[in-house]
Amino acid sequence: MTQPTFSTHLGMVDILPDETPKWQKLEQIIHEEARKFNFEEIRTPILEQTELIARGVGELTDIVTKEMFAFERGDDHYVLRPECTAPVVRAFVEHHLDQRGGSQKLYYIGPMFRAERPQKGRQRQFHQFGAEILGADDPIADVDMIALMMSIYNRIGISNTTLKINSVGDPESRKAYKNALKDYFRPKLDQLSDISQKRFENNPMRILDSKEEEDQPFIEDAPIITDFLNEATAAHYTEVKNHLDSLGISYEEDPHLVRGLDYYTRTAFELISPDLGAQDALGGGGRYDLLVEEVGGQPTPAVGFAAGMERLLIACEELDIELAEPKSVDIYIVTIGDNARKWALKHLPKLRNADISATMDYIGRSVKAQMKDADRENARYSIIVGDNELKKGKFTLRNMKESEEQALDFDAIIKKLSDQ
RNA sequence: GAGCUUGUAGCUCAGUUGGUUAGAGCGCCAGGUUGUGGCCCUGGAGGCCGUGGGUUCAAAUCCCAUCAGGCUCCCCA
Repeated sequence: MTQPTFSTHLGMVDILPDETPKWQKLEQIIHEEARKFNFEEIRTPILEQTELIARGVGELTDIVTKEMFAFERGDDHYVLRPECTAPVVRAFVEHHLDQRGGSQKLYYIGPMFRAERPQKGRQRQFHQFGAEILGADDPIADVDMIALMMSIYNRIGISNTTLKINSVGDPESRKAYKNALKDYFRPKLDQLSDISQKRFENNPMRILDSKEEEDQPFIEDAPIITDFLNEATAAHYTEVKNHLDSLGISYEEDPHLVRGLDYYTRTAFELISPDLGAQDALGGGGRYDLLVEEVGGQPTPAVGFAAGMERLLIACEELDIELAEPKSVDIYIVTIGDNARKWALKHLPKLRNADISATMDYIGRSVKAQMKDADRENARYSIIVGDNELKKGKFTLRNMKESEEQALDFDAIIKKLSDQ
């Protein structure tokens, strides 16, 4: 078995039966919290037009330049979605969701694809949940959005996180800031890392994100964007902070926080966990007031976040948080002989209809092997059925944990289990 | 795209300076209990030692290549 005929592609991971319960639980929590906040679920296709992602996410971003799974069929250009904000916005515009009135509060859960080098907390197919509010400019929207994100982590018990916030400005502020940044870095250009020198032309704000040792002293003294915000944008940012304070959500201002995607404006935030190693971002988001228009809709202010589910589950593991209960089944019917097997098949539905989970052996194992299987399946009770029991109409109900048995007729068994 | 590192049973790992039929624990299957689990005892199945090539009388062990995993850089979830 060391050389299976087929295996997953690089960075593609099977989620096996031992893992799925915690995924189901996580999804359930996301649905429940989203409902409390009155967000509605949206499900968009895995495949989108390449042009949508290129325009939406940004032509020069790493995602678009080197991480897309893209292919063509005839004249159509397909891409496996690398994130879900652009698709949600596409759906919003395509189906005129603004006509539903008010602001739209949407959330999603699903797989995303980026062709990066895998490592801990990074796969090529990974899963995100996220939410978007379309059509609201008010800082209250930003903060309620963050509150939804935080409430999911809090409910799970991941509380040792740091929320970093910043304002990356509106186009006007950003232009002024970029010029100031360039003026600042230009004379020092040859002392910066190679990577940062490249960023200087494309996206000077990214230099602030650099982790290169040699860049750090320059970054420390660089001008910060919050000094360049125009009045309206500064006021918006201040209100976001005030609202966070009033909700008791603690945060750290990080003037160097720059999000990776081009569409972000004004509020930017990121949730960091110390339990994740190199990939320490649990989730992040911000405003993208220009994206709807970029994708062909009416100018519509919007804010959202996306969070990585694998990373959330890694954090759970580090913190010894058990999301899901161990597997179990209410009843395991142990059969002796063919008549008993037929009896079991007929009576399983009656148990299940009474909302009692039940199973039996399919492969004709010995009683001992069936008992062992019942134990392995973590059965609460076993019912032992043989010719004696069939003749008397009384079946042996064994409490697996207490190792106690009693003879009951079938209706009594159903009643006993239903009452618990 | 780059660096480091690992690759022996389903899982976690031992395998000494290259030397006969490759080991352990757990798991799996069976027996010890003729109709009964978890503990214990006994036995069994399961590996061309990631793959391909090379060095050698002899390779899991040395060399090269390749594939895959892990970690890191980059970037992000």
